Amino acid sequence: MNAPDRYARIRAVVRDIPRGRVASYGQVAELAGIARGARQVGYALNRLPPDSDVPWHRVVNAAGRISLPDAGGAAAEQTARLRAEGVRVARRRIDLERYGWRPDLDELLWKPRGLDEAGER
DNA sequence: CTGATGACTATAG
DNA sequence: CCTATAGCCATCA
Repeated sequence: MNAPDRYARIRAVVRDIPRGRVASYGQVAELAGIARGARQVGYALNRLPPDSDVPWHRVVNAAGRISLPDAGGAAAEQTARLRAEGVRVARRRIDLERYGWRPDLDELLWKPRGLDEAGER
């Protein structure tokens, strides 16, 4: 698999992370079909153009903490963007139990099909 | 080719 | 919770 392709897949996965939720670098790599590619995800996001529509701020490390450096206001920027969509961030930390993205579960909760009978959660 | 680098991660103390 | 350490892997000088 070539580089451009890998980055495209990574961006595609990140674009799928819903508002108000976060995913880890490793998780994004896995979903993109790139085993042990967590670092590559970071690299790919780092290379995103400033005007990109990719929600890079919804990606944090496995511990649920912001990996961007405080210097340059990068971390602050990510924190602000997350809070803007309802994610609680305290001491550059996010509760994954609450905001972590669970693709399969979210699929059920957000795109419920055949609820004509059950109609509720 | 070689060694350094980093928006990573799991593990141990 | 924190630091240290060791794997990890595409890029880059």
